[in-house]
Amino acid sequence: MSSAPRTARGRRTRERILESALKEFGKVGYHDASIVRITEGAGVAMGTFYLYFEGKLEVFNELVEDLNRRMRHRMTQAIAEAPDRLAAERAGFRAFFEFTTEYPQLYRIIRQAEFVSPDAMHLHYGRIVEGYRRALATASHDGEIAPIDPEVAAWALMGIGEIIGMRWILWQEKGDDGAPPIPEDVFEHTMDFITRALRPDAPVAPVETQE
Amino acid sequence: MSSAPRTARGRRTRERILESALKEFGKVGYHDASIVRITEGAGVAMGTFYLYFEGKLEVFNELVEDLNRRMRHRMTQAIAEAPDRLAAERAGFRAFFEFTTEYPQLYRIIRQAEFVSPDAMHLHYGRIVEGYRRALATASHDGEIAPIDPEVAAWALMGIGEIIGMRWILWQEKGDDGAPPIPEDVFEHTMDFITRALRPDAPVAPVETQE
DNA sequence: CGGATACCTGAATCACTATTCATGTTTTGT
DNA sequence: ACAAAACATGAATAGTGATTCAGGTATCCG
Repeated sequence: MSSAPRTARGRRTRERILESALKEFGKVGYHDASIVRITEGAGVAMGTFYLYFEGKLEVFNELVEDLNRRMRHRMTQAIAEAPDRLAAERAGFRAFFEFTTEYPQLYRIIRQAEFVSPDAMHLHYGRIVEGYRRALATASHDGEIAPIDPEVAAWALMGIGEIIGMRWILWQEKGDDGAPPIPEDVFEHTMDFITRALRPDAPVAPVETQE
Repeated sequence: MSSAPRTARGRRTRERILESALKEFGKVGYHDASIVRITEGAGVAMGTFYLYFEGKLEVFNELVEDLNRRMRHRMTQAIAEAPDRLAAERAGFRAFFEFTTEYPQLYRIIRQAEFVSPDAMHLHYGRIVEGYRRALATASHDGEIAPIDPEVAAWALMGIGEIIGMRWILWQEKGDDGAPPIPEDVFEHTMDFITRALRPDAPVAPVETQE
């Protein structure tokens, strides 16, 4: 029976296990991840794992939820100051790519979730889309972006971010210097694509443009 | 030691195993797929599997390559008659969604490939992008679409198709009637998004409205 | 028929690892 | 100091499932 830690020591231990599990899952995937290796990485014995977690799946789910929360927080922060929706998209994508560079594990873990934990997967995408759709709907209504369907657009934009991140961040890890961020020109091309999709239609005003 | 079948009987048996493996992988994923169940589904004994395949991974790779080829073939066929790039995109996406409806396994299998067989994954995306990029580059050069970066655009479009397919085809399977295709309005919204991203810039006519 | 070739069988082997639990160790409160 | 409470240990258990192999069966040919 697993239970929550009752003291600071316990909390630290639980935290170390979680950290180690993140690394392990990110490195070898859910199925090949072994509890022994996770606990070794955390510097504890196997049994300790079961003091704080029901099993492998529970850690997995907790990691998804945790990373998802952190990611959305990052993006919300990054967007906060943006003057308009297109600026928000730029800031948001930048933050997303940065987060992916920092935690490539989230991406890897989510891809696995298809079979490991469909619930975790739905939760992940669902939470992101929820806010995204609302923001796009508002911007669309206000004329800041084109009159597109916000739900479809939210998914499309998410798909773009995911695959560009996969190609230029995850497939890159050349083990060279510290973190390999996305190439600047790729970022600009991506934003160009997105801007074209979102920007309002050019006003068909024969003479005057409206504000 | 596995080897190729030498007679028609052998070829049929190998084919049945492959078919059964596709179903099994698509249903429970690579790791939980069991050779016994695959062979049972094919109506042969376990040993027969190893007559034609080195092991689990080899079937997996062969399935990826096979489905990838079929998918590209379908799309190529669908696009053939298109008068311009935007029409080609429409036909291509329709074909892609149809294929995904018919073989949801491809999607599921590719998502797993991250850890199971990175090579298979790279091959899959690489082959698709290769042709796509070339087509976009030509269209862009000819002014049929906007002057975008064809490589980034190819990946972005692929990402859109993948995630929209996931959301509205794979997450739908309500087990209702035959095949649940993508809702027509979602398809139109998707094409709208793509069209906005790709269409050439409107000429900056100072006085006249453009057609 | 005889025997060569291709195909097929499935119990036995082998390697792996998640989870349990009986037993220590450390910390905390008084 | 001393007993709870909390935390930690890791050998043993138990279940899994991929792969092998010693022996069949089907088919064809001269």
